[in-house]
Amino acid sequence: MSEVSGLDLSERKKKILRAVIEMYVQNAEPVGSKAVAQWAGLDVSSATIRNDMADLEEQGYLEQPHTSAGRIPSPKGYRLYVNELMGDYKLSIQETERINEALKGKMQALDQVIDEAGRVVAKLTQYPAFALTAPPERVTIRRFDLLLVEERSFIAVAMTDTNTVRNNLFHLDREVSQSQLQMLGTLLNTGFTGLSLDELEKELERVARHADPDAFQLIDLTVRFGMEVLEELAKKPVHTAGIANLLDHPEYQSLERAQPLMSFLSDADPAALPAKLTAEDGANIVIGPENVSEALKDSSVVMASYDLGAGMKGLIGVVGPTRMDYAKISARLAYVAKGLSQIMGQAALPPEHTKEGTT
Amino acid sequence: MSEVSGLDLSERKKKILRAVIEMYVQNAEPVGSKAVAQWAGLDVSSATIRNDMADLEEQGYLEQPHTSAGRIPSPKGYRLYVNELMGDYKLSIQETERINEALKGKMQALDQVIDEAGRVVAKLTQYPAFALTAPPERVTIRRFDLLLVEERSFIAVAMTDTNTVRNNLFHLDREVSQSQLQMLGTLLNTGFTGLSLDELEKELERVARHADPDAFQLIDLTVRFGMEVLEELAKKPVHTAGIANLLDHPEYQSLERAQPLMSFLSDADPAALPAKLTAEDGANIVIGPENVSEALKDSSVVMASYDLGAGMKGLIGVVGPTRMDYAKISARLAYVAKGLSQIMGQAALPPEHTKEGTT
DNA sequence: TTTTAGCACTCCATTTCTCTGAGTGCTAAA
DNA sequence: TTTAGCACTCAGAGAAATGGAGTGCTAAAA
Repeated sequence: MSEVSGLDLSERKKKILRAVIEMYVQNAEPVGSKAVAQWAGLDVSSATIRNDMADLEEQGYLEQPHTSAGRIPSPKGYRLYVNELMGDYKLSIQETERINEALKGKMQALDQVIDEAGRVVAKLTQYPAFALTAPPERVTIRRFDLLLVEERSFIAVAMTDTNTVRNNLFHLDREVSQSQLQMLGTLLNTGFTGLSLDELEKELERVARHADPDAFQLIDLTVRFGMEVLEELAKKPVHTAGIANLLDHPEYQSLERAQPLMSFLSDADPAALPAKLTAEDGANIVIGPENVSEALKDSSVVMASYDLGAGMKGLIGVVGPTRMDYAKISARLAYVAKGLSQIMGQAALPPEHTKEGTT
Repeated sequence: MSEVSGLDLSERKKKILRAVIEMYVQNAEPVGSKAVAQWAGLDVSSATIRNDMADLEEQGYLEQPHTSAGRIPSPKGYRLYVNELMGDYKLSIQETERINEALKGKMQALDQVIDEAGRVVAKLTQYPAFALTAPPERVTIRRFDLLLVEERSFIAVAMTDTNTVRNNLFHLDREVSQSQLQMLGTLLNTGFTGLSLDELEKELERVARHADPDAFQLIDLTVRFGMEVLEELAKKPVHTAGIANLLDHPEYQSLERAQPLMSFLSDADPAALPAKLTAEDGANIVIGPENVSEALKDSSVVMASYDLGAGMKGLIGVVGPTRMDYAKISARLAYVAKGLSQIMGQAALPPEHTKEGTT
């Protein structure tokens, strides 16, 4: 259904379709021929419009809720609109400023950035938002550090080749010395860096056989921590924000409609939602039945991807009724995505003393 | 309204009140005298019950939605029930196992634990859950570490006296050496540890005046990072989960009721919600109008606090209609809280090689 | 004095009915 | 090909009718 070309439509019909969509987006009420006739740029009578609208319905671009009502756009209609008819929405200065303001000073830990991005978008669009990251195929630990805290405890720091840094405090049942830790650090950095999860496991087994048990305990703890870090990066939880926003829109006034979608968004985990995660840059629109997931069949998803640097990609998007102001929403999303790319990319590639948020 | 004593009530009236509450909790429908009469342990006719119920209403324990309907409990009635009438709810083995299962292996970064705890509780109770931490009054940085990554970048690690460890990767526009970092580390650990936020700011200013500019740049970066960590710990964001659960309950079928509460929970920030954060252990129940916040005036909050060790406390709770199975919910909450205390306390106090999750 | 049966009464919830008006499709003229 | 005119359709709002659960009161029974 994505290959909708409006070649079989006269200019006037396209104008009518666009008018219907834009009016319907505004008012959420079926649009009648008379209303369209008064739309700017159309100097024909309502009767003419009626004929054209009947044609548009026959061709599947419009639908009629019931016999004596106006028309509403079908998913196919929206698709044509999005592909060909929709004008570029220009963000106002206020809007860009508001977005910049919201993003500023928010680059803390990566997770929090993702989360925060979702929140910003939810507030900005008044729709529920989601955000997730797409990790690169193969992440490895680039480097380990061990810091002595007290005789019986130390901090392990692991840094991945995506520049994520994690740490963990360990308590031991016996004492260790600074020099011991230093030695182990060297060992870890020569033997356990640049390896994938399974490789780490294997290497750990190999070392277990011919290593001093005391030393191995520390190695084991640290390497397993490193493995956890890799695991955590590998899975990509979906963050959601502003679920309650859904209720602000008339299509979700009835609970039967709102509830399944809300539950779906709450149980966000399944990355099963936006099939095309590695979508190209710019905004991407999935309309109603185009969605794979059953729960989204009569809602739309607008999303934009951004670059986290170091081979990681991220995706933010919103979910709403098929009746959405696609132009405005996608413009805003794209702007936020661009902002995030800049912020995060800047931090990942070593420029001037910038901070990179990875706690 | 919290000082409700049932001294002025006969045993039978208490039984009736209890019956009304428990039936109402089950069915969400006003309870009539006939239904109460059939309740176990009451061998009187419905007429007698009617008289007693009229008395109970006069005394404010029951309410009548309209003249010819049954009775529902008033907040005062619930209060008496919770204080005196409610039996202990025994968790079944399945329930405890389910909770243990859910908590197991979930102790990662502190934030994530909080978040996860909320999710677990939301799933467990079918109500929206919230979770937050109460930091101790004064947290300071106990120690700094600086790790050289490449010539132009280094990692700063800060550890607080609550055993939280954070780190940050910095990129510089010039080179630094291992020995330089080492020197700075010593300087930081002597001059900038054990200080509160303002003290750090002041000390920073003081040092700025008579320090080498190049060195000061590094000090500034690191100390400001430390300050961010303290700030982050000081504010206590409220995590929420399962907001959509609200819609499963009949009292929130009408959007006018559901929406304000959902928005309130979404904008979770105001710790303004549960006034008594430092609540004693065990579960704590706030019924309807007892709530300070306007949005909660006709909902109830059940919460339990847990111990994070190292002077930090946490709070988890659920929000639901005043018609809640307080016995069951509070038992479950208390159990989860106890579990969390164990897990977290264990990690914070230095026992045998346990891991403490703070990334 | 307390409990019970009986009965008239109240009032909400639900269903049924009617009415209205926006919007359509069709036909015939321009 | 476009337009005016007209009969027709149908959802939605309101009014009226119906049913029934539950009450309060009174008078008898325990």
